[in-house]
Amino acid sequence: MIKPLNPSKGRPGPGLGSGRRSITSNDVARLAEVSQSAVSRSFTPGASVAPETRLRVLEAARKLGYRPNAIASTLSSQRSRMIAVVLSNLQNQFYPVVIETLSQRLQKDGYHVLLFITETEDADELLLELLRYQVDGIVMASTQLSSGLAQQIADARIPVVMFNRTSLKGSISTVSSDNLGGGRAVAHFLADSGHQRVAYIAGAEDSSTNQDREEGLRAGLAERGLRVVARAVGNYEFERAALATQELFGGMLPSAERPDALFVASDHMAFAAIDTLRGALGLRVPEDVSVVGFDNVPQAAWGAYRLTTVEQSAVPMIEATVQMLLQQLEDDAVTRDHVVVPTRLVLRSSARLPRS
Amino acid sequence: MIKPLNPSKGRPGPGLGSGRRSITSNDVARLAEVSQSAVSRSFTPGASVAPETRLRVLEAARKLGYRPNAIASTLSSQRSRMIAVVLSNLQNQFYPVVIETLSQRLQKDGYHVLLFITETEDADELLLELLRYQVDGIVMASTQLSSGLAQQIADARIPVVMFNRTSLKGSISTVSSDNLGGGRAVAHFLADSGHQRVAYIAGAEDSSTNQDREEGLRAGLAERGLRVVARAVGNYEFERAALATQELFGGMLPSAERPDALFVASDHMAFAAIDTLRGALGLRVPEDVSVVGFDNVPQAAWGAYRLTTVEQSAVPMIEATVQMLLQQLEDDAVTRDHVVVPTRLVLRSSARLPRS
DNA sequence: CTGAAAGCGCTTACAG
DNA sequence: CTGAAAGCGCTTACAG
Repeated sequence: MIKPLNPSKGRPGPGLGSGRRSITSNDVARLAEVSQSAVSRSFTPGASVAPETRLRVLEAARKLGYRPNAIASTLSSQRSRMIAVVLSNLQNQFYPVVIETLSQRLQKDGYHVLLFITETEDADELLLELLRYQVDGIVMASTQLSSGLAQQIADARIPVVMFNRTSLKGSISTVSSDNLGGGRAVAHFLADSGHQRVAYIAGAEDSSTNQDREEGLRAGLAERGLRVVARAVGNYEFERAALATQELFGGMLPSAERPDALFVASDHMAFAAIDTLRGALGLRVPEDVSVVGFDNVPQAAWGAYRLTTVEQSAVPMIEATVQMLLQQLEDDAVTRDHVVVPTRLVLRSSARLPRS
Repeated sequence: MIKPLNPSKGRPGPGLGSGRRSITSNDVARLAEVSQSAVSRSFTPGASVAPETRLRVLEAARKLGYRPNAIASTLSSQRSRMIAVVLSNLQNQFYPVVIETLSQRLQKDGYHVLLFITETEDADELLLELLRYQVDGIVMASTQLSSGLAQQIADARIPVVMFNRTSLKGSISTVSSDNLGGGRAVAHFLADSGHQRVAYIAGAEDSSTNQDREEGLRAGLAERGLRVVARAVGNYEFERAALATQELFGGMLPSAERPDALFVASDHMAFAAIDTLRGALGLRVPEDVSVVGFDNVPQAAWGAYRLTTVEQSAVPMIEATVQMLLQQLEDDAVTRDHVVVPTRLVLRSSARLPRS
């Protein structure tokens, strides 16, 4: 079936407008009796216009309800003032906080967020789609990027920051928290508060966050003469973490063999672990098992969990991300930098404390 | 300090390119030995091109790594394939689910989400900014819109859907769940399971969701010869809800005067209420007080809460939203419709059950 | 400081 | 089915 091209949308006669046609800088120019260039300049901070000209233009614009068309502006200036944010895993409460903070922060500088959610590992196709929109920069949060595409984007001189991932370190800028230090702090804390048998529930095996947190844990335990006695994979998912907990604590172990502490690679999974320990397994937290998480999401403070966890501070991480992005945009250059934001242990009541 | 206009960015010589310059349809046309129009048509589904021409073009495009510039396309076609989504209140877990589902659903139809987060009540300024980006449609979730601006947007023929809000009913399309029916179902359930003294924690007083949920509750209770015995405002915020709970249950009431059931206008606030009841107030849930929420967010199923709540189904709500939007985009017409998605009570263990 | 004009990279009637 | 050309609404050297 061939649809005829919509005949009602023929060019509107000059000045009249057909309803859909919107107000352009030409309309404003006509009313203000200046050139179209003058109108454009009046809306460009720092452009060379006489103050009174600008006033006249702004007044005319106000009368007509004119706002510069950002698409046309992007096409001619090659700057969209849009930043693409790619992420997955919104179930983890850390990310809503990130989106919220990041988008408000960017709005403050006049940038807008074009958001892409992907559940698939491979964000390449999505990224290519993004690039069609002339985004000025890209933030990859909890998402992987193939090194081939990373190179392609760098060649196109588009700044990219990997947020909370460091996999392509070296070729792309990264911002992460001190996952290694955080894991180690947990190890020291658990050892110092008398725990002997520490188990670990891993996030996604191939994620740098998981690798660093686990490495930190192992290193820290080794420094105290301990090691990880059991391990299962939760893949950063709630359900998988519940299963992992069953795996580690099921099978009716005599309490002497049962882990007395559990470090979980994210708070989100730690909630599942606590629910499972208390529910199906009938264990007390922290009397029978201490549980420590990572992230310090808002729910970690909730009364039902009171989770001891490693704080990963969204605000400084985002500030670093935005700084790196804006810097590169300003210099019109793509640089590489790696920022590691410190973490700190937040003590609540899901883990036993040292006797001190 | 006057920055000289960047001299390194002069027009690149034809064919050569300065590194930043990207591949255009002209480059592809040259390689494929066709006109630029033919290239454009080859990328337009349903356009009139000979199959072999299209093949030749696509092959050339592949060789060059060409992708049509979406900004240029928007400017000439007046369609951006971007939908603006405006929301606040990401702390409430209902919204991450909504963003995730909505953006994946729209991506499936080739649309992209331009996301705006606002914590301020007045989204007007933000909306005007959005309109500069030529978005094809707007979804307002948990956000208000002045009726003046609503009219202005309608005049510009941009489809808008209010998601989970019905305030401007009549002038704008809305999608909401059956808040009234949900509130009433809660009332009947509480009455039928022997509760006598029902208290209510309200969300934002001026929100239609809160008004409808409360009205449903009151109507349903009245039908059973009961009424709301106490009420406090939580404003859909966690902390305020904790305070509201203190307000309702603090002051050491004799148990005969204390409410024996609490309906909370959102799950997010219900978690705060349960924490407060169990913690600071030392009451048991549901033995001393039954608690019922609204939304059925993922956490409502968590072991620590096992919250009885009204399910508000994100998927059908989003499907309805997208249908309405796409319909209007296709017809190039702005219409008004009001969809109400049914709710259902999900029984868990935060509220006592009828003895049946 | 100002205006005329070219250009950004597409889409789309129009005339073969 | 195809190409030449106008147009979308801006920005920005260029020449006063």
